[in-house]
Amino acid sequence: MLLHLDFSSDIPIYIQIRNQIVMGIAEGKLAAGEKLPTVRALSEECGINMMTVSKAYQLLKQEGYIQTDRRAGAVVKHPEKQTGPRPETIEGLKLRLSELRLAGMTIEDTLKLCRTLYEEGEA
Amino acid sequence: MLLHLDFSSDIPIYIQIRNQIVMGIAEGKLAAGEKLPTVRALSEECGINMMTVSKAYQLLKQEGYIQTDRRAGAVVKHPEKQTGPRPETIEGLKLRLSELRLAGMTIEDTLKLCRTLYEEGEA
DNA sequence: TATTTGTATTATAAAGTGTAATGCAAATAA
DNA sequence: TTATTTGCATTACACTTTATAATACAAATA
Repeated sequence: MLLHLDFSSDIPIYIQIRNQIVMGIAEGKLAAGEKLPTVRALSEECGINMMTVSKAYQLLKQEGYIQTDRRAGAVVKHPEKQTGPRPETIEGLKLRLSELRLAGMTIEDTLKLCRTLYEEGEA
Repeated sequence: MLLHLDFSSDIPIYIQIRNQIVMGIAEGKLAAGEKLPTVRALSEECGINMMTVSKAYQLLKQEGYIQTDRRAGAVVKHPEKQTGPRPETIEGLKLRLSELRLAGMTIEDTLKLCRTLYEEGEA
């Protein structure tokens, strides 16, 4: 579990943790059923407070990405394919596509980039 | 200039304004050279404080999306095609692609969605 | 000269973020 | 049983961020 936290970022730490775990699952670095570090272990490893990690786990649990058990700790959930993407995901994607367009990227460049990013987590 | 502000959202108002203007430019709803509403007008229209709008404009100015003039107000900048996408854009895109994957979308579904979203602003 | 523009200033309130210390209920291991 | 580990709750505190409010300023325009 290697997290890269940027303490000078605008993005709160617990959101950074949440995001990196979501990407980790999508990339297969974290397999379904795999145990996540305990909140105590991860907080010590990162040099942050226990409750900050707990906040990230609670968010991930609420969003359905992980499951927490009193004793077993936090475990990566098997994705339920029924659930479509959340509205925030679509809206966030739209924003990034807008930024890419304004940065001068064509639709073809953009799709190529998306494919590359998508496939990076399949190796 | 129709902004849809969600006052119960986690996203700060000035960020919501910033995001919607960026998407508006990308979609052509706001043409290059076009004048944006004055901070006073927009703040009254949205029922929010002047400084909140000013904050959004300052952010957009700093990111190169608009230009502000003492008297002319805020104007949409012509995008300089030289500048590639910012790291935050790539990282944000990667996160959304991860979320789509975990929501059960295939790479083909994803690319189709991207193309659709991209082309929605070309009509 | 009077008005409009973005911006600055100052003050204030509310919410969000992160830390710190402590404890609890449940499950496991001894 | 007893001890330990787990996520989680609680309480308190400090700091930052966000948003409002009122006022004012320099520059440009009418």
